Amino acid sequence: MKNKEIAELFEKMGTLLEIKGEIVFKTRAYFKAAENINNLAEDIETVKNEKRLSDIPGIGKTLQEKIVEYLETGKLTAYEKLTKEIPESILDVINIPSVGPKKAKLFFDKLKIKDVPGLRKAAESKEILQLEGIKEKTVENILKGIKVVTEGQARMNLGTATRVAEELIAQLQKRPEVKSVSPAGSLRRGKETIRDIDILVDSTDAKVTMDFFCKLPQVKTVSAHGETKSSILTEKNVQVDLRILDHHCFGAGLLYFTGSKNFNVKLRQIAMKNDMKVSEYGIFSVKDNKEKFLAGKTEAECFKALGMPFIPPELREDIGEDLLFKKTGAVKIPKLIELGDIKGELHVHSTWSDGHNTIAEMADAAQKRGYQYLAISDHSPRLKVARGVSVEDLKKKKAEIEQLNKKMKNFRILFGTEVEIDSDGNLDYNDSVLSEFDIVVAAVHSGFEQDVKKLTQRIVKACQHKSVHIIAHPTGVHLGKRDPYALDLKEVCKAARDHNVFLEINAFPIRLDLNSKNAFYAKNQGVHFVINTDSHNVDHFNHLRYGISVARRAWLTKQEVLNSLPLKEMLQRIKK
DNA sequence: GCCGTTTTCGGCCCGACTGTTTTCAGTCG
Repeated sequence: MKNKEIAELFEKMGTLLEIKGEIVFKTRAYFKAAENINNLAEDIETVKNEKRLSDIPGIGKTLQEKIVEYLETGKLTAYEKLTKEIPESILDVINIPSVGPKKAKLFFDKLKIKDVPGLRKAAESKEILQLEGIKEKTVENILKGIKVVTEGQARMNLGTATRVAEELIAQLQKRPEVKSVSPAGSLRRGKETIRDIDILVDSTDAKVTMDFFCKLPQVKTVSAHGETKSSILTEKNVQVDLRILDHHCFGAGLLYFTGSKNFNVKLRQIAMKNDMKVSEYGIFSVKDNKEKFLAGKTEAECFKALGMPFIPPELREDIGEDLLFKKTGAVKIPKLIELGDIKGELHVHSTWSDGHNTIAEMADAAQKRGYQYLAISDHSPRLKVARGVSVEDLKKKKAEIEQLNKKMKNFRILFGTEVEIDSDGNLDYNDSVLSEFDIVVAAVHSGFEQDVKKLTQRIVKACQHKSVHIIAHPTGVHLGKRDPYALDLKEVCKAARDHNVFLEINAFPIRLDLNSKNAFYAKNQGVHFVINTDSHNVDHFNHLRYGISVARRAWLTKQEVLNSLPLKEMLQRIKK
């Protein structure tokens, strides 16, 4: 799949054109195109072959030709030409905080600085001070920025970001002058990975709150400290932006700061067409150059003033964007699945394999969450590192479950397995063993390097098996560690749908697999889902919220999620 | 470079903070 490559090329081209001094609208077109290609769940090669490239928003005639050229020749002449003028390594320079296209160009034109080491040298030797508009403070900021970049500020997963944010929010909430606090940005939208954390505060004394925030023990450096907006780096190099707003426009601020950026742009465009204006200070009507405040206190009021239904934060993305901004007819927002809709889980582990708690302990935790059922789906023998359960031990495990179930009231432990799909798509237990389980979850944990055809075939074959109910973490991604393996999602969806197999949204924060983009695609292919925490101890059940976020971002309702069904209906629903 | 129930040409979101400036450009989100 070349989607990522092409998106990256366009992104780079946009930046290079920016440095060249092209008009912003042209560079923006490249960035927009890159984003839309990134958000494509389909293989762009397929889209090209089916002559549907022009259906991708932001792809016009010129960019279409470039995509075709790259797919057919593996080269992009325009890009090569551009990098002859401006070296590619300048893209690293522009990545440094406080250095943008203008400064990068200045350094390159006047001092022939073409990469980060070059800039560091010129900054340390104060050589850049001779340039117009560069003084001590700028040099200092550049050196600081280089440090941040080289130390790495990778994206966090949703779980880590939530933890960092909630810690800070708890401290802010203790302040007497603070009326309310909310996370915003990609964290509030429940995105799978987060670069920096946005927090919004309604305070009666902005200055006091701001000073308090900038002096919190977690703060390592303060990169901006204004009256309404501050930016800090925590000890672990997480950037946190704090914004303080007045009570009367807290909702407008929340709307603005939650984004996404593109969603805000769309909102403002809609507002403009209706003689209105949107900013973080409210929704205004604009008539004869006079502005009138319409709404701002809550998000709901803001949407209402714009004549729109309330759009949940998770949907304020490029995913399903065309549904939100349909050209004709009113937008209908579905009732998205919620945490409380989940009635049980079908993929957790116990001490029988690599879990840390016994079946009884896991079942107890599940009941405390209000679940009606829990399938203990331990690994199969082939996965030796996880101490997969032997056929012999399965009998003992089953007996233990039956014994425990006798004591249960309004709760049932299900006999499950997370069975290995081997490199040929065969399962790790034979058919007769598999037929004994209440729940069979099939998963790939090896042979990630196989080509797309082979890997797809393995999973399709597993779907076709008469005992398989669920495909666990379908793409195998480990966020920040391992890329998803090559998979033809279209084929997998077809097999899942045709054989009544449910694709998992694995809620474990380093997985979140399927991700929202893929789940949205699968949903539109008629696939149904199951949301599991893949818990290896009782605390992991708390990860469910992240799986729910992913599901909501994929526009899922509870009707499309298997484990929102009560026990009896759930068991009925999985029948092949 | 894209896009169009006002347009095939002329538009393309809005504001804060910083550092360099005597009123603003650059960067960022």
